[in-house]
Amino acid sequence: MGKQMTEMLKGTLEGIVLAILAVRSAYGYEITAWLRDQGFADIAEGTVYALLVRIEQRGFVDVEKVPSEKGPPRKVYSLNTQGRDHLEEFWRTWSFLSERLEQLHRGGN
Amino acid sequence: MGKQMTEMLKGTLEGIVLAILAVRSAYGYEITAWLRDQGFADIAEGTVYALLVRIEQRGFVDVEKVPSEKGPPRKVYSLNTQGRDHLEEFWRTWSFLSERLEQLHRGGN
DNA sequence: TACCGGTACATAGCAATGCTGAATACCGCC
DNA sequence: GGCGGTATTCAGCATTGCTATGTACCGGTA
Repeated sequence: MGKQMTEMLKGTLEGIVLAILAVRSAYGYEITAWLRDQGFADIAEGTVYALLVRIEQRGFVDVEKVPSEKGPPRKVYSLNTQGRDHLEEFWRTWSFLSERLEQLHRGGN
Repeated sequence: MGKQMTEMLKGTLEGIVLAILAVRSAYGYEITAWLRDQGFADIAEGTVYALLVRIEQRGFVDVEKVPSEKGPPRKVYSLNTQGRDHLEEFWRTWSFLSERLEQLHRGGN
C-alpha cells in the first residue's frame, strides 16, 4: 500500500492486533504473517513487535515464552480482561468514525 | 473523544475534510464547526487549519480569499481534480481497511 | 472610549505511532 | 562453513493531531 495506508493504520493497527488476539493467542511473527496474508502486504516486521511491547506495557496482554522448534523462543501474547475492555472501547470509537465516513461516502452529509 | 479517537483520526481526518470539500467549497472555521456538529466535539481549531495548509501545499485544493462581514477574510477551499483523485484513493484505502475490520468485528468476539 | 464576545486564521512545540534499516539468535540442510 | 527461514529487538526518522498562544476584524454595550 502507500503512505495513505500507513497513516490510516495509526490508531487502527492496535485494534486489529487486539482483535486477532481476542480470537486466540499468538506471537509476533505469526501475527505479521497473518496480516500479510490478509492483504496488509507492506506491514513492517518491526511495527508489530513495537506494538506488542506497547500493549504489554499497558497491561492489555499476558505473555508467555514458548520454545520453538525452528528458531528462538516465541513470545505468545494472550488478551486479558483489561485488553478486552480496551478492545470494546476501540470498537465503539471505530464504529463512530465508520458511520460518519459511510455517511460522507454515500453522498454528502 | 479520547486518545483513541485522536490516533484514529490520523490518516482519516484528511479524507473527511476532502470529502466535505467534495460536496461544496468551504473555509476552515466552517469546517471545524461542521465537524463539531457531527460529534467530533474535541477537534482542535488549529488541527483543521494545519490540515488545510497541507492539502493546499500538495495541490489538492484551490483557494480564494473572500471578505467576511464578521471578521477577517475567509479562505475558501475548493477541491480540484487532483484532490478528487486523491479522495478516490482515500476511499479505496479506507474501504479495504473497513472490510478487514468488519470481518474481525463479526468473527472475533 | 474601553472592553467583550464571536468570527477567522496561523504557528511553535509536543506526543503518539508506523517505517527504515540493521542487528541478534536459533535451527536444519547443502 | 554458509544460506535461508524462523523469531525478536532497537535507534532514528516522518507524519499527524493536540496544546497553547497570538493576531486580526467587527458589533454591541457599559
